[in-house]
Order: sequence, then structure tokens, then C-alpha cells
Amino acid sequence: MKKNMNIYDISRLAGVSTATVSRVINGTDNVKQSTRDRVLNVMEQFGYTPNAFARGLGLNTMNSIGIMCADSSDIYLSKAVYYIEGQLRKNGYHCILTCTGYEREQQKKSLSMLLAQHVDCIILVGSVFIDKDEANNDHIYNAANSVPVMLLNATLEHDNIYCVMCDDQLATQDATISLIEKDIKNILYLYNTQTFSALRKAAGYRRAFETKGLICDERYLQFYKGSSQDIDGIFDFLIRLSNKGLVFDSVVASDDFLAIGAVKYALRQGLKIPDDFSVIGYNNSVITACCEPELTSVDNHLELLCNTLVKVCMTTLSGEATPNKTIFHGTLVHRSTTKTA
Amino acid sequence: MKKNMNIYDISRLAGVSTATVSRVINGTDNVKQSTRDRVLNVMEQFGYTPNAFARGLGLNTMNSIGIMCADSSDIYLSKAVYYIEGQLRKNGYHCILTCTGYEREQQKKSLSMLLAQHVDCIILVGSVFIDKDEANNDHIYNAANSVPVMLLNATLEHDNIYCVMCDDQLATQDATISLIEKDIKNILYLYNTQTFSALRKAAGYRRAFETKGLICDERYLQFYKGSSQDIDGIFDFLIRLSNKGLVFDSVVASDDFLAIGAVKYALRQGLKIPDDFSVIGYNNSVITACCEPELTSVDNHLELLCNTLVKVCMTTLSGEATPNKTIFHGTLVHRSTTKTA
DNA sequence: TTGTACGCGTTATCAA
DNA sequence: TTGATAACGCGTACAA
Repeated sequence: MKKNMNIYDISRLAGVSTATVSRVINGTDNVKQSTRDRVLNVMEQFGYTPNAFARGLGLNTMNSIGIMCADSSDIYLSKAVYYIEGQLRKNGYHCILTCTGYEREQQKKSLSMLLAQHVDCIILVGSVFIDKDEANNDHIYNAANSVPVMLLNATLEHDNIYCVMCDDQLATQDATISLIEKDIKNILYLYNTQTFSALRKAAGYRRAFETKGLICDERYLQFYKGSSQDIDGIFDFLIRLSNKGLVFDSVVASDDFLAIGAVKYALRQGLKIPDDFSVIGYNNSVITACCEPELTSVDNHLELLCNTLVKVCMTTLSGEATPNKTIFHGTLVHRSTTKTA
Repeated sequence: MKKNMNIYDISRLAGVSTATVSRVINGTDNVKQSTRDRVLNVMEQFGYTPNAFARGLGLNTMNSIGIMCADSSDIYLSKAVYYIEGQLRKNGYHCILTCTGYEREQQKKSLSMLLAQHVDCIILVGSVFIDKDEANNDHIYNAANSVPVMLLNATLEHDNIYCVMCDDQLATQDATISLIEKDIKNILYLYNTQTFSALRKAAGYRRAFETKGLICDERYLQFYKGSSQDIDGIFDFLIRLSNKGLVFDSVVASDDFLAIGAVKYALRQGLKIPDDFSVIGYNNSVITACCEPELTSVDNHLELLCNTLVKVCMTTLSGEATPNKTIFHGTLVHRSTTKTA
């Protein structure tokens, strides 16, 4: 447990000043090659690493970035965190991860914590952080006054806030239209959160009918008040809907778990998929391959979104101008829960 | 973008010395109530937060803990990260997450990074960090010389290294025995990593036969060289095994994805589950509910493991003595891919 | 090309 | 109960 060396020790051992050691460490200024070698040699020999705290104090940064994620065990969000962390690490940043949950208060606490840690940037993963009531977003606006704030799959109009997202509305619209065009019209839209993103998807569902000159029956938008991980709960919910007399021959879901619940419903009802019953999920996650038949789903290109987000982040941190909003389109990935052609 | 206040500003505004402000902040020593109030008032008024870097420099800690995780998007590991982060946050620590992947070199880099950040403790999530060749674990031993190292579901005998784990061997043994006792004996053990944990499970499989006075046929331990997320690949693998003439009527898998691949195999071969074919997964993850019939799986009580790990971690950091190894038993959760009674 | 000396914002020690 | 001041270890003007 030998005490860590500091820059004074190194300078003494190398017979130079601390300034020179610092220059060698940071590769700045001109240092005679022989001096540089001597210093590097000593550093190597004693396994010297500059003290990150002292450096942070002087430079006012420790090259850290805060990631806020409601639930990093969520199958979709965890992927986002993974991609983002990897890209940031490549760029020399490390990540402080905080799982905020879905309550606004804890989210605010986490945000304060990150700001107190003087992170260089804050990344909000998902749209659960944005409140429909503008006044409740003040904490985010305040954060943006000290550091850039990056939003993944959410949007907020403010200086120093940058959004990278998939056009969920359009993607859901396309998915719905793909069913309508196969003459499937009793389409249930199944969702379980009221986030910005979920509402955009609902809007896309409605637009699909409009676009096709049809009336969208609002009874077909169904909100499931439960965890999307509770697949049996979803199953029960659909059974109840059916028993209440709602006739539907297909489901467009706002995430893959809900869709799997619908698949389960069809299988247990003895409905043939996709002949009698079609299902489209959202996120194109790994569980699309877990059910039989395998699930058709919307791919929102998460990895691309994350890579782009980090790219925008780096550009912003370097002081260059960057677009405040970057939008990609989703893609419907056909598998076996929808009819071909 | 107003400049942050520092302790001098506050002390001046409150008409006291910086020492007193510091005392108020940290609740230490005796400060007259009226003075305390005055200081608190000023701090509140200007929204003062102590500079974390300066504090870190002085105290040599920023209350951060490093989490190393090969792949935080893994359905199982991500849950571990989630639980651990939550508990640490409750205890006033924040987490630096680094996704190391499965290559030793990157793992070493991540470890060095965390040490350079002067984290208070390092948590290794999963057994992929431990090398069978003792000499290749030196970087971990070295880390343990400066900070406590916590291992989740892995083990290493060394000072300042603490392990919290599930007895995977015993759990797999029990699972296998549960099949044997239903007179199912052509049991395939399916695995896809060579980690410590996976090998322990294999050992449990073998022990099951021993225990029952049977011979364990080594051809029935099958290594699938692919990502466990590639369910179709698993399916193909099983088909090939079957075509090669290996007769099996059940699968014990080292994770749930592999098990789902087996379910898929049975369904597509027209085998009735569980009458003709049984499947047991491992981890009892959410995907057990994604297939039909739903998957029987071993629950290794991840949340309990994580909570315990953090508890041990806190105790260690407080300087108290703690057990170096804490072991829990797993539990077989029966669903519909195994026969009842 | 190199060295001196100060600032960064705390906490802690010692003295008052 | 409070204040003055020395660490903590680094980067960097400025000087040489």
C-alpha cells in the first residue's frame, strides 16, 4: 500500500521542475527529447499517474459525463446506455450512471448530483424526463445553463439542449399503414406509458387511418396500466377487452413486450398468426426472436441514434456549432407475425 | 452562466471565516446556532454547492465507485448493474460504469481508468473478469492493494477481495436431478461460455448423475460457439446435434436464451412440451415469459446478491471486518416447460 | 528549453 | 465558538 507519488516526487527524481513533468505528461510545449525520455522513464519506473482530483480542480473537468436513465435494466434503455458508454469511452470520457426511476423528484436529485460532480455534459436517455407541463422542466433548463444537455428520443426547445431521436410517429404510422394495406383494419394500438414518445406513436397510429381516408375509432387506442414486463397481465388485459366485445384482428404495440403479450393472446385463443391475427412490436429488441412465430417490429436504429448523440456531444464540447435536433426514420422489420406481401 | 460561488464568497457574505462555513457544510464541530443559520441562509440564497474536485483533492475521495461490466446491455448483467447502482446511490455513492467487453486487454484498461479516477471501490459484475490462469489476474490483485474489490458471482482468494455469489453448481445439480427424478435421462447440458460460472454449472450437471448413481455421458455437454442472443443459431445448433444422431429429450441450459432456443427447437420439431421434451433455463429472467409454453428456470436471486454485495461493500469501506465470501442458494422456478410432480 | 510561483476550493490543524 | 493558514497535487503564466 505504498503512498502514491506526486508530481514533485517525479520532478525531483528526474532532476527537473514540476512544470517540465507536467509538460511531458500533457505533451504540450517544447521539451528536449532527452529530458522527456528521462522523465517518462521515471514515471514508468514508479508507475506514476497524475492525481485526477488535483487535475480536476485546476481544469474544472474530470472528463466525465452523466447519464440519466430511468431504468438501466430495461431491455431497451440498457442497450442505449451500453452504446453511449462505449462511444464516450472511445472519446476519453467516463460515465457516471444514475438510474432515476420514473418519479420526477428522484430525477431532480440525480440531476443535482451530476451537476455537483461537475460532469462535462448530461445525457438523458429516453423521454420520461420531459414533463408535458413546461414549468416542470425548469430543472433541465437550469442544467443546460451550466452544461450541454443531450436528449435521446425526446425533444425540448432550449439553448444548449440537443436532441437525437427517431421519428416514432412516422414509424408507427408506416407500421399501421402496412396492416391497413393488407385489409386489416381492426387494429388495436396498445401502449402503457404516457411519455412524449408514446404519444407520438399514438399520433402516428391515428394519422395512418387519416392518410388512408378512414375514421380512427378511439376505442382502439388502449392504455394498459401495468408494467410491460408483466406479460401475463397484458394477456389478461386483452382477454378482458375481447370479452367486453371489442373486435380486433391485430395489434400495433408501443414496445415489444406488449406485442409479445398480444402474441400470447392469439396463441392461447387459438388464432392463427399471421392469418387470423397480426402483431407489430416496437424497438426490434432481442425478444422478437423469443416467441414463436417471431415478432415483426419497428427498428428505431438505436445504435445509430446513440453514436450520433455522442458525436453531437463531442462536437458541442469542442465548441463547434451543432444541430439542436437530429432525426432519423425507423424501419419496419418483417418477421412472422405479419402477412407477407 | 454566472460563475459558481466558492467558500470564500460565502464566508465573506456571511461575515465568518471559511473554516466556519466548512464546519456548517459538514455538520462537524460546534457552531453557534445563530452563526450556523446565518451561513445556511447565505448558502441557500446563492445556491452554493461545495466544489467536488477541491473536496476530492483534500479528502482523497469523491464517493464514487467503479462498476465493471462486460456488457451492460446483457439482459442479466444490466439488472445487476441496476440493482447495484440503486443501492450505492442510497448509500451516498455514485457509480462510474465501464463496459469492458470480454477481452482481457480492454478490461485492464477500464480497471486502470477507474483506479486513476480514485474510486473508493471496484465492483466486478460477473465472472468473465477472472482468468483460469492465476498469473493473468495480477491486475485485479494489484487493484485490491489500493481499493476493495467486490466480485459478483465469481471468486478469487486474496486480501481485500470480497465475493458474493450464488452456488451455481448446486442449483444446476438440483435442476438436473429434478429431471432425472421424472425419469428423463437424455439431458443435454447447453452452454456457451467458458467462464468460471459456466464451468461450475457443468460440474453441477455431472454431479447430478453421480448423485443418482448414473454415468454422465460427456457427449451430452454441448458448447455452442455463438452469441446466446442468436436464438436461431441455437436452434440450428440443436438441429445439427439431432441430425448427428444425438438423442435428447430435454435441455438444461446455462442461460435463458439458450433455453429459449431449445424451446424453439422442440416446437418446430413438433415435440410436445413438456410431455416429450423438457427445458430448464438459468437466471429466471423476463424472457421466461416470452415463449409459449413459459420457461422453467433457475432463479439465482440476483437482487438479493446485489443488495448483499453493496452491504458488504459499505461495511468494508467503513473499516469493519466482513466475510470474504458470501454464498446463496438458487431456486428452481417451475413453469410450463417441465412436467409437474 | 526550462524553472518559479501562484491559483484552483476544500478540509483540518492549531491557536485564540 | 471561531479564525488563520497549511496542506492536497496539478497546470500554467511569466520569467529566465
